[in-house]
Amino acid sequence: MKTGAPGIACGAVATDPQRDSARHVQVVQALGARIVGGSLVPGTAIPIEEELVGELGVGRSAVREGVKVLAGKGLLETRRSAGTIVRPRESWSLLDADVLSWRFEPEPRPGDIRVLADLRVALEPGAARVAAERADAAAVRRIDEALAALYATADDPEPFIEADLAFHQAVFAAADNDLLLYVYEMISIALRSVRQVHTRSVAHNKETLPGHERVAQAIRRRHHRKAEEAMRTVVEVARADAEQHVRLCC
Amino acid sequence: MKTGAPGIACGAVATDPQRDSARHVQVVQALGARIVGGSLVPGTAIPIEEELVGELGVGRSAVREGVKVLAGKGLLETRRSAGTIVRPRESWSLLDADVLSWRFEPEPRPGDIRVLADLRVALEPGAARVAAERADAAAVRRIDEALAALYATADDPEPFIEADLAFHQAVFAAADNDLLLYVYEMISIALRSVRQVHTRSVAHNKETLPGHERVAQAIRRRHHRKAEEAMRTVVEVARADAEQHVRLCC
DNA sequence: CCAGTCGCTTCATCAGATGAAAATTTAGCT
DNA sequence: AGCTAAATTTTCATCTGATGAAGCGACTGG
Repeated sequence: MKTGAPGIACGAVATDPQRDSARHVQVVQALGARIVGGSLVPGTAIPIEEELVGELGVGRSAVREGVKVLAGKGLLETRRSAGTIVRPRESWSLLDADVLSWRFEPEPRPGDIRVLADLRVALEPGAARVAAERADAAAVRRIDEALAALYATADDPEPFIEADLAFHQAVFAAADNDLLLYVYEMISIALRSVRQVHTRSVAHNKETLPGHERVAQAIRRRHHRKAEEAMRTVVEVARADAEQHVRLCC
Repeated sequence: MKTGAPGIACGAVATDPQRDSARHVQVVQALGARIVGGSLVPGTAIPIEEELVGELGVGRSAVREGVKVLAGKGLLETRRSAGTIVRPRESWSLLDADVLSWRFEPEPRPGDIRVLADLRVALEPGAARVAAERADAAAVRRIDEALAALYATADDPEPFIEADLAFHQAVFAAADNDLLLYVYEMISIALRSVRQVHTRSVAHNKETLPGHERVAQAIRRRHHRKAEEAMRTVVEVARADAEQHVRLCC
């Protein structure tokens, strides 16, 4: 063999030597990021296999496997002898963890922040309502624990963000609905990458505590109407904050 | 060569000679259905590559590509020299179109019908609310057209189902939020496979018309409060119907 | 009984060969 | 000259073989 393929480091993060350094994962990341980032536009063809082999420094098998993974996520479509084309945005698996990461990292567009904030407003009050209907004792306890963590971390911006995500996740978990919980897990992936929007002053964090308290209390008392209303207040405050943030810094 | 691999027909559906007959797609379908269906349980290893080659009648490349696609959907994890294991359910991309199909087809479990109904109750009122906030004139027009189609098909069970799905999709589309719309597209995949739950009497279909009418009217008038409430009524009726259906026939 | 080493299993990756289908070009005919 | 049909080229599809790497277990020596 002449192509020193194993020597090409690609400057990737290389966190886990097993999962992330796999050749086909390199291909998935490279092409996926380009497609979702917009430099490969829907309807156009990506470079042919042979070119990708040279460009990415991997073998044809790795290219094929990577392309197949992206096709499985709706991003690509291969046609024999006609090349591999980028599928229209409507075909993408928008709530796939990878697709979402490529969209919101490293820097989401202002429009995407609005999409995210609206999604929370649309989803979270209803989720809180179902949580109040379905929560069992253990689920209520986990919400209360998450609430306590929220109070405990109100002075530390970074841990507070994680505690906030954990609280909302506990609410979704209480709804006893894996699809609903999955949606929130995807939301939290996106939220983590717009954390700067959430990293407000410590005083601001403390202002959000009563709202969360009301959500937890309503679920504890199985008051679905109140749970929904309290959660709506929380996420609408978050949406207003996000809008203001976008207006100020963009 | 001796193994007449190209001759193995596998008796698949063969709808599209390009997309569905691809060897690696066979692998994805076969393994994906087994995993989501529960015959391959999380934590256990799937057969080794060589066995899958024999069992599925495809080459090793096809097996590898298929396994990579399923790994991309969070269903599998390959470890060098340790085989390929089924990942825990929490890792699955539950809102992937394929995963959802394997779960709800051919016959969803009663519990999954409840999950679906709850998801709609949690999601659709909020979506209708955001739709009322964000809908532009064109979106309102599309909702009205979908409503008209609903009235026009009230006497035909089959077209009525499609018109119903189209109406709800138009509401989600009006919210101008691609993530929200994506969730509904996945819901509609699942709903189509539980259509028997929805195929009620013609009289019952007609009873749902006023509710839909109220939703459309509230959005038209940008009355988000009313839109939410009207939609909640619609989906809670649907949930009650589904619950009753499950209780009667299961 | 424990520890270290060796070998086996199994996935990872590349390379080559053959095939098939679609797009493009070319040649021939009217 | 224009159109049609055949030939060619491009490009992905698939199988096979070879080599490598990493984990797991068995076996042996102290």
